[in-house]
Amino acid sequence: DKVLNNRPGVSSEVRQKVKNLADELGYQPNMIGKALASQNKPIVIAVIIPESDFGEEIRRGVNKAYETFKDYGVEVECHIIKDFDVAEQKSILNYLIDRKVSGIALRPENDDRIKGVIDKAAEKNIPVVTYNSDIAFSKRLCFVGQDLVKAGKVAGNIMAKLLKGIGKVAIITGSFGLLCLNQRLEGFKTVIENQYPLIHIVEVIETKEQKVITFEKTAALLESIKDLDGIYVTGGALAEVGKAVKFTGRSGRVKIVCFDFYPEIVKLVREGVVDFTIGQDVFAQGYKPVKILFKYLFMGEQPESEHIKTIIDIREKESIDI
Amino acid sequence: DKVLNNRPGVSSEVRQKVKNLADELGYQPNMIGKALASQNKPIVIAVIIPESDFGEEIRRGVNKAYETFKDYGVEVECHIIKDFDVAEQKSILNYLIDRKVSGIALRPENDDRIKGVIDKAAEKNIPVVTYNSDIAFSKRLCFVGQDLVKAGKVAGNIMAKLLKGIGKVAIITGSFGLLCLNQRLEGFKTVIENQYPLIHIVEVIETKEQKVITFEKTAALLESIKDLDGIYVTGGALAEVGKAVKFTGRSGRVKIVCFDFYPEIVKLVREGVVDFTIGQDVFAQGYKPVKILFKYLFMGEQPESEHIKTIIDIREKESIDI
DNA sequence: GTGAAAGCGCTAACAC
DNA sequence: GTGTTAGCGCTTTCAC
Repeated sequence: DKVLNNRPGVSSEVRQKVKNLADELGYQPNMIGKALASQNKPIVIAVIIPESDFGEEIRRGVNKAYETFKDYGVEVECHIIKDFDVAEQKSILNYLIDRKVSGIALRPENDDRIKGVIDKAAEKNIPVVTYNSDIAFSKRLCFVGQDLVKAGKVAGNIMAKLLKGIGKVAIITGSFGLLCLNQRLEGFKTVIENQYPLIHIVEVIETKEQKVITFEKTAALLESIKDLDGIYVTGGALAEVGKAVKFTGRSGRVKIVCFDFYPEIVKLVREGVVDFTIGQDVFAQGYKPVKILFKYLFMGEQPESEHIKTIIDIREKESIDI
Repeated sequence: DKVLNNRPGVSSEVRQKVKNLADELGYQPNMIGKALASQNKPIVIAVIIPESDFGEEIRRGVNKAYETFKDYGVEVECHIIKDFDVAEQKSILNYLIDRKVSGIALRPENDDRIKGVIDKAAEKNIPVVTYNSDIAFSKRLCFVGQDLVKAGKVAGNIMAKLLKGIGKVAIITGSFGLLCLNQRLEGFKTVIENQYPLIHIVEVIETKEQKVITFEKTAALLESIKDLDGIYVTGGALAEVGKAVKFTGRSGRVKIVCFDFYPEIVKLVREGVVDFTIGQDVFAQGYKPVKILFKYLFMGEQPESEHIKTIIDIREKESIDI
């Protein structure tokens, strides 16, 4: 045991001999035995979940992972916190580090203060996995989430096909402050500008994810550009965009491509107001961080890559509710 | 133990008492303990794989499942057989039943002889899971595969959007004898006929999945219908369709929607000849049957449903190689 | 029908 | 530094 697990207390001579023998015999450690023996000192994985649209789906993924691994003696605790609140996120991280939990999963605010605490955890050998949104240059173990730039490119290509390569499109985005929305925007623009010279991006509107602003700006847009062919929405307040399009009688005429499967979006896809929406497998963003942390902590397995990509899940009317 | 596992050798009085106590204490069996104790008599799962395009991907899924569950004492054996050969499939099934393997996964030929052997296995308590293609009214435990009619509907809706709801489309299908292709055809027609009155299906061509026939019939089609707007391919010899479209200089002008991610298809998507292709997660069709059989045999867990659906994975140029 | 014990592969603790 | 042992939760076997 001391040899195989690199524990101290053996002479290097014996160590080598045991190693050779193990190799010869093709020894493979059995995780089940290990699991049984270490059930008394469980692994504690803490998941920090912002109170937001996708929180429930994250929880479902986390719970599934818990069900899958609980027999190994894993404990999982969810901490629900306010969204966009750096101070609260930082304080709960510190609390978890002080309590010496085994590992942490969170959707980090993209802020240096959070980066600092993540690095502190890493130094104390508490692995941190980020999900849904990443934080640059931190010492997190890995990130589980969509390739957002790529997803934006996919949206761009789909929009172009809907328009048969020609027309006017507007972009509606929630906030220029959110990395993920900016990446979706960037990918879209890249494809349109480089591959579809006859499609013109006529306007980029920021809604601050507020309903009233969204409705009014969308309505004004439709009013001012009578021959608008498409609207690309990176995120936020989709219901209001839909309302404005229906209100002006342009539904079907104006193509809409957006993201995620929130109930309001599913409804608009069913009605034919939204043509395509692109999902990111939020469930997996709850499930995989727990799984990765478990494998890392229990079997010492490194994640497959630094960015575990969740799928780019294109849906339309016929596949929206499967 | 005798009570909890419904084994004989206990008086019904004691049985009841133990049950009550177990309930009271909230007893939950621990699968890890069970696994450790039963490592000496392993579960043997046999997977029958037809030698075909998707065989390699199925194997990858099967191997992954093996890696995941081997510590529980599961053994997995793959049997590669000729495709479309009912006699060989039947004989290997009989061989596996005689050897009393624990469970079997296969892609069945849709034939009564195969159905008969599957039912025989079921009677001998050897669970059978079908994958990729189902066999009607048999006693298989469950089927893992795409909802093919739905996938056809998705293809129909996408084609309609590419055509902005108006135009002429042709359908190219491998064989009228294959259930899966017919289902993809049916779904497509349903959507077009019911929802898009201005789209006309001008022709349905059968290629027998043969290269020469495919190329010639496609070329003739393009020759005779100069204003053809779209081609929908349910399966088979896609490379030849692409060749004919490129050969007649109509690539881009004629929209193409098809299935799966075979290398020739990926290439055509990259070139912009194929607009959309729809995947069915073949990897999961290898992984899940093994997982389901393991859970059924080891923990007595029933599959979640009789038809475990694999995703309808829409891809285009930007997402074809992620 | 009932109760006790060995052993699956591993970890942790302890005697030497 | 080295070697032994109890025990994790379960199944199987065997004595009573």
